[in-house]
Amino acid sequence: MARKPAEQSVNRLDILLAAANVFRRKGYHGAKMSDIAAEVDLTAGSLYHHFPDGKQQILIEVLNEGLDQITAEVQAVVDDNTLMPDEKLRKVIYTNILGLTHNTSVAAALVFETRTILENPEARKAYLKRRDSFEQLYTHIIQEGIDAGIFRQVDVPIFTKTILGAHNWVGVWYREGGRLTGEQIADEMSNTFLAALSPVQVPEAKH
Amino acid sequence: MARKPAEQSVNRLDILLAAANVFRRKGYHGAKMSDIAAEVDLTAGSLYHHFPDGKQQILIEVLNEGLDQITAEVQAVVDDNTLMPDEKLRKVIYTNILGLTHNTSVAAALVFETRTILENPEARKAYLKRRDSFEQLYTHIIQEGIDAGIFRQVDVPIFTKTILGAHNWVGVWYREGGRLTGEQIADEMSNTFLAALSPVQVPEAKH
DNA sequence: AAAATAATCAAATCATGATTTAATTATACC
DNA sequence: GGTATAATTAAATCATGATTTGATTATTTT
Repeated sequence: MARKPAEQSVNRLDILLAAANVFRRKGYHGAKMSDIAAEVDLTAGSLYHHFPDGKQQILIEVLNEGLDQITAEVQAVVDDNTLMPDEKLRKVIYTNILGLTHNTSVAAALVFETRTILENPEARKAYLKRRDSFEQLYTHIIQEGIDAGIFRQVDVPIFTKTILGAHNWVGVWYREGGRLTGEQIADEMSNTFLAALSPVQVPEAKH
Repeated sequence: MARKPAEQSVNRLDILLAAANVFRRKGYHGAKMSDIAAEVDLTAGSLYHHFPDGKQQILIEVLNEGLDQITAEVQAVVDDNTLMPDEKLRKVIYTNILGLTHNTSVAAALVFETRTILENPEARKAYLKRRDSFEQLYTHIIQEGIDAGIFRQVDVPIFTKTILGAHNWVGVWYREGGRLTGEQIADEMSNTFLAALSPVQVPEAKH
């Protein structure tokens, strides 16, 4: 019969967080199991009690947790039908960036370590599917706005990747206690992208 | 007395390019010296003839070469005084993105492997200085445009990082033979950022 | 064609770090 | 209190991969 886990012992989530921190500092390959273990006052071997499948499994779960979390938050905004596309996009950007700045370790893992997980064929497929869904949240809003005539005609996939690239990068350079808060950064960036979608005439390139 | 290097033997640049390719596929830590060597038909040991300081030195040179190259190209545009700030920014974005799409391996290294080099105290300082200079090229143009009144007031550092984040990300997702050419992507993205800088009124956020 | 140096290789080293194993200790359940 | 299971550890394994070493082969220079 199942029994309740001990109260004071480390749990999986603690370890995932610890791992994300170490990954951020040293990268996945540079992170020793003993580094992760030390972060939660364990020895390397003990980690295998919680994650029998070892190091890679830990990374996979860090990324899945992180992506699911941010997806859920963004999804909630998307589902709010009281918002117009422009308000929705602003709020989504805001939510996404705050999510990143509030958990920079996981954010960095999502940027830097995704490639590692992709080398694992099983994990790869599932992960890419998740990531596509996330990207879809953005493309939908943008397309909606274009269809409604409140955004100018842009190439939706490229515009989406432009936003996401800018976001991802925030997770890399943002430091707590810097010149601007996460909120201010989110404001500034949502202004930028909404201005970029403003349906006024844009002088065309001639090269 | 110095003698000319043998004609047919591999040279340092070949190796750097090969290394960048392997780094792109497997990441720095995942790349074996033997992988890099195989790419140029050598054995692992032979690489030490060309790079006595070993693997990390190879990475450092890949990044330095890559950054210097792209910096030089962008600098050339910045130095062209016949261009107005908006034209200049458009051209800089264009140049930068084409640089990335034309050498995706190095581009990916610049995004993913910079962290590795930063752990090396000596390389760190020099590299950060270079990277700052590069960023300055963008901030200067943007500030110029604002001062000239043809760009709206944005937070220049954030806007710069927004552009650079979007650019970096191109190096990650771009694939030769995809739906759009590098030129089309560059066009689309420069339209985006110029629109974002257009000095029309932007509806303010209220949260 | 010698002599000198460059380029390369195959086979050691050497270090590191993930994972396994065999206990040991702690906690929950009855 | 006693037993089953969870949590943890210390000490092996085991594998991998960077680097070194001591030849061997190529190329250049004179």
